[in-house]
Amino acid sequence: MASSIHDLARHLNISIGTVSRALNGRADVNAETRQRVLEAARKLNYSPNQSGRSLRQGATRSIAFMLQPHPGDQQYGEPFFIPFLTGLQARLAEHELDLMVVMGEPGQYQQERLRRVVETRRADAVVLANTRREDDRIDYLSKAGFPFATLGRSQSGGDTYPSLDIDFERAGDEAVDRLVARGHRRIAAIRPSLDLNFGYLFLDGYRKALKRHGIEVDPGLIADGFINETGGYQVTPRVMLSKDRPTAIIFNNDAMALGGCKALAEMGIRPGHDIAVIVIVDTPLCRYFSPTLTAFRPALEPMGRRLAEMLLASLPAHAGPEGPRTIREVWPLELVARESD
Amino acid sequence: MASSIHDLARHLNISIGTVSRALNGRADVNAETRQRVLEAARKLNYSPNQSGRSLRQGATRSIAFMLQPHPGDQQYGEPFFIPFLTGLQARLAEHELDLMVVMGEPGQYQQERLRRVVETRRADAVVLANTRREDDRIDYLSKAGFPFATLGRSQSGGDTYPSLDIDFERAGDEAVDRLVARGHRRIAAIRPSLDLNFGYLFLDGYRKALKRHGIEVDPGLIADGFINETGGYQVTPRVMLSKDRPTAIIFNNDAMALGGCKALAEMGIRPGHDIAVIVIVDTPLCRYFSPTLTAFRPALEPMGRRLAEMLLASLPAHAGPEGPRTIREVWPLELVARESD
DNA sequence: CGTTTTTCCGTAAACGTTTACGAGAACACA
DNA sequence: TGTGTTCTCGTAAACGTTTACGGAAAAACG
Repeated sequence: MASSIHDLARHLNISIGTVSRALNGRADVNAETRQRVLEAARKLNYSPNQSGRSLRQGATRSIAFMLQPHPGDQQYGEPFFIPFLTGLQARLAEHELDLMVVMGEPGQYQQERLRRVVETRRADAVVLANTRREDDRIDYLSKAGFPFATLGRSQSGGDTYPSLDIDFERAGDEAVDRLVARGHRRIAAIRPSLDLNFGYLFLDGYRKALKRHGIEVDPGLIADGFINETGGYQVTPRVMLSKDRPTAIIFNNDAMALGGCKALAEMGIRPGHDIAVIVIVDTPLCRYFSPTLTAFRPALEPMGRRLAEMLLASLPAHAGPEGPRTIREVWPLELVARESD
Repeated sequence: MASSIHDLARHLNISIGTVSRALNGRADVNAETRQRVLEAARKLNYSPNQSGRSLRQGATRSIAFMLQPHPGDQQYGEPFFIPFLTGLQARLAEHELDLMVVMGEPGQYQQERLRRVVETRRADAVVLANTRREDDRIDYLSKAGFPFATLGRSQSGGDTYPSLDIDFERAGDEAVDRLVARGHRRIAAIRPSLDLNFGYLFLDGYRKALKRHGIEVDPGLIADGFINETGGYQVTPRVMLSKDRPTAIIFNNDAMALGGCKALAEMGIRPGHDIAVIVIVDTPLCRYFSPTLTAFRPALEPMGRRLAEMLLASLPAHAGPEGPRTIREVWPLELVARESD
């Protein structure tokens, strides 16, 4: 069914070498010949077989994205990633690169999946998300010399790979700023308990801002929980029952915020009235919850596009004339003020 | 860096043919030899290069999923698809098949992307979503003889491909049933204006149920809109301003329901009090909206797994002993009763 | 012991490309 | 006309596998 370059060559009474050169825009082919080849290719509906190309060129022209649902993330996964993926894929597609999505089992670590992709050369590069503070995946890829980029920073692997992250530190800082400006002094912080790096960054910003305002950090107002609704539900009462009750809470995750608000409701505490709530990393849920939740929003789709660019710039095969570069960027979040604070 | 089967053979003083047969579990290889090969493979960290395999075997061992954002679907795409994808990918991974995600530009039709995948043989089969009532993609794939399966039915292509769909007809029917049982007689239906097949199925069920209850179908209570929040916002007033105002609305899409509720709010009409609202196809938003929205929920993750099975069963290379089968299934939705009706 | 069968392995072709190399023809130049 | 250059194309190797085929050695059989 599928026509090969041999069919095309036979049909034109030409060698396959010439056909290939004509199609690939090489200079050493007569203009008229090229024309004939292109026309015949269109007529016979020829497209080069990707497996053949990959084998010969040692490049698959596809990029793997590793997405791993968090443990306990039952019903609906990460609405977070779809717009990011959209942007990533759009930019990759411009370079005729395809996107392979590799998901892990929720909770199980992704190493094996990753190894398989790398060792069987299924992709030319990898994009990692949900970076941990110390991340074996990064160590492994660095050691293997396999190209990759990450959404999110990590302490692993040094500065040898492109990374794009949200400025969680600044978000934590600004959230405190805003709350202090509105008269709050007892501000709680709730973040995921996993080793996810953004939890640390957020807390750094939170602490820094408190310090700047001369407010002492109260460990009783900082709590870690499972990174889902249940986690937020379980851990929120803990900070609320501390000796000197907080008047504001910053949640470092939307799902945890929703669970937290449920806990608050059961305690008869109304966000937006009795307590201020700010969420870091907005999702559609924040907009539709009642009360609507003030949140910091990242530009996910542009970030996807940007990370694709950064990854490509680091690949010798796609880098510009100045050669491969390793770019690292941290993007700000935009505050979306709503009712909850 | 990457070791090839040649390295392995040289290291063992064996021919590459034997190595390959040993690794692939062929019978005609000595038990001890096989053992040696397997050990060496582990030691040299050998995995077969996928491009080489693909070329030789004429199969890429990857499946393409075509995901197309709806036009105007700006910020957050389809939270709908993540759990489905999770299930799909999980089952495929069990067969060592990888998942390639191909997204179209929002609004632009996917034909070219699809052609590219098919003609360059990047994938062994395709999974389609967002099936239209008449769907060129299905026509194209059928004609090309390329294996595929669909999430959602279509009128195109006959019964020649596996498909898995939600029973929108029954959901429309049950929604009416429930509302009638609660005393409603004037029930509006709002659905997307695109040629998406589920819109038709839903309306069939809606009409059937009305008929059964002896209620005449009022065209003024049926409206089509853009399949997003804005669409719901724009079109809802239209049914509300019909001569005899409805006491209930069934939305055939969650985003449209949210926009519709916004329009209702602006008219001073409170869902759950002044009007009953039911949504077909639950998403997390329905659960967090205020009031929480009664909705029909599909089992997305199991559906993803099931469609993978159905697709595999239709592929000669993966079918069981009884040969390839074309399975088609329609799955029920589960009603999640909340506050809005 | 001779013959047949089985076991095991090496050889080589094939999958569909791309590309280094070289050669013939055409052309330019003196 | 002789020599060097440019243009254009064909040849063949290479990428890393799998697998059909055949043959040598070993085993089984009479």
